[in-house]
Amino acid sequence: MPELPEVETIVRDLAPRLVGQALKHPKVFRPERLKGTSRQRFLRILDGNRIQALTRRAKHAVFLLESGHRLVIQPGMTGSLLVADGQAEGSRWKQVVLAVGLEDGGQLLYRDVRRLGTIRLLDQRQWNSYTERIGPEPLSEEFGPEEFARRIGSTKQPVKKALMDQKRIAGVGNIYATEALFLAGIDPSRPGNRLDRAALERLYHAVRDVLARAIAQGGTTFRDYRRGTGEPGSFQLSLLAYGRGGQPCVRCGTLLATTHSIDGRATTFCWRCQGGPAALGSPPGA
DNA sequence: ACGAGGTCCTGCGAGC
DNA sequence: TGCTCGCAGGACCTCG
Repeated sequence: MPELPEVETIVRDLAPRLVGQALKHPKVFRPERLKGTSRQRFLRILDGNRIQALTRRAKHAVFLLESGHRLVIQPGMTGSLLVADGQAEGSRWKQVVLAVGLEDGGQLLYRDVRRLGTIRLLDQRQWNSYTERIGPEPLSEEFGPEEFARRIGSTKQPVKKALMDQKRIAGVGNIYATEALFLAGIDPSRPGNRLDRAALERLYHAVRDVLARAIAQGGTTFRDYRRGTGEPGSFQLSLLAYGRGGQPCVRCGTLLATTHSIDGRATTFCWRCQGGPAALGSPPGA
């Protein structure tokens, strides 16, 4: 599921190929995925426009166009962006949401198996208000531990839910929230405002560390995610908690547990190293 | 204002 | 073998 590192990888892979190219003959196959714009307006603005830059904001891929508009693609759970040369694999065509021809003869495809992703086309003013509503980029240089503590340490929400709240911090989803909490040795169910300064500091570093390492590995591929090159990422090999329920903790050997009690999402943790979740009572056999 | 839970959506694997 | 069902979950929504 594309979170910050996966979208960053896709954008880095595709930017060299796409920047500077004009767009031709856009086709929308799933118009219900277009948000805030009609299909007609979308196609009219895209056709003949040119890609000036391709960047990432939170979990969105952002195409800055020559007209000043931004094509904003949020891949959701299973969205993927790729450039196809010649014939795209035929069996996958029913999953294509958007196809845009390129000057060099290739084709930019946005595919989305579960169709939970969204596409927006925003002018400058719309973009400003859109991006203002999202929290700061956790890997930016200006983002320090004080701001992290202010945003995560001030809520009664479970710290894992706060980490995944895009209004607080951009780009962190279930995989990296789970990993960061394991790395920092923090109970995911603990309210943010019950973490002391040392814990918030550890978590700040854990979040940045896990995101940076995941980018270096091209993201995490479980099933659908592919990088812009079409290859899988490899950070799944480095995961210590996510997806490892029932397996031994790499630190202490205790079997990792999985709960769905926090925001209804799978959370894997170590009873011993993370000491929780307190709300769930005791570990089995204790 | 907050938490809980529903909704969207499809593919896959467990279980019968 | 072939079916049903539960689950995966990001973002957004409603309800209490």
